[in-house]
Amino acid sequence: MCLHLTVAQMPGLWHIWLKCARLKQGNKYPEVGTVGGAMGRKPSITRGLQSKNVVVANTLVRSAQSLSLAEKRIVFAAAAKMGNNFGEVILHASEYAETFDMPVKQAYEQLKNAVEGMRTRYFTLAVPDREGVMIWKINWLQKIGYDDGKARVGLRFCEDVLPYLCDLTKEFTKYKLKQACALRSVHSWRLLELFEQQSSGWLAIKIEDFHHAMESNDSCRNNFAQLKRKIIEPAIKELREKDNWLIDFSFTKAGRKVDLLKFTFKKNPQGKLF
DNA sequence: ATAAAGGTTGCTTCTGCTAG
DNA sequence: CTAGCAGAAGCAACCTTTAT
Repeated sequence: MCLHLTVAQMPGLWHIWLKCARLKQGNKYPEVGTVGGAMGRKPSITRGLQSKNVVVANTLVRSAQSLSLAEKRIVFAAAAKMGNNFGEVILHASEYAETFDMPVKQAYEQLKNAVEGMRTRYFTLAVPDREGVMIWKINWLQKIGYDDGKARVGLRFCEDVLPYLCDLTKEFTKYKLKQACALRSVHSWRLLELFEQQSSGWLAIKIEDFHHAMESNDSCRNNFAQLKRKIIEPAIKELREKDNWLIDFSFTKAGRKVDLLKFTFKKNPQGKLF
């Protein structure tokens, strides 16, 4: 349910926090962060969110996020909509339905349930100091709201989460939300994020880091076959089929145990493009 | 309600290591 | 060099959970 990060794993963290703090001091946080919607005016909700960019900190990409697929959709749809305007984000069921291709009624139920569930979600940050290591538990959301009449939900991220979701440094992974829309597995989405983080077209990752990033269960951690069958192969299959990636996967061993996972990947220029 | 994905378990096969 | 051991990986069947 939670993750542990150390400052050593997060170069630039303090830099990000300082930047965020400076912005906050300068009152750059708008009162309401809904994009394209002045107060009282009917917001533009007909085009969905698919053209929006998702921008997330690399540290977050490499970390466990403790989110279900629906919750992840909401976090990244909201982050995409929020951009650099920290504040409340309003998500309409209609735009969510269009973005993730589902009926509006179902979209609103999913939005409401997931937002409600996320009230108690948190991740854990391990921060070393002079006396030892402080474990900080950080909630994703500061507050939530919903409007049954207009089929919309509102949310505001906690301040400590904002540095990971906003384009404050170069240490960020950026991808079109539309790329992730068709994915039905949270593992596919996370693998996509790991790929988008690399500009080289290949990724070599320690098996332990991969487990951490994918939040593998004990069965997958103890059994590489399970990891391959339940996480790696389905994720590759889905990215190949739905997002036109050309992916090669291999691994190296230390003794008998798998030690390093290697992926080479590129977008198929022949395939359909979003 | 249903299909798909995820999880568990038990058995078999493979392979690195070591003693003879 | 070879045989045996032990641990890791592969596989299949079945059950549970989740998304649609």
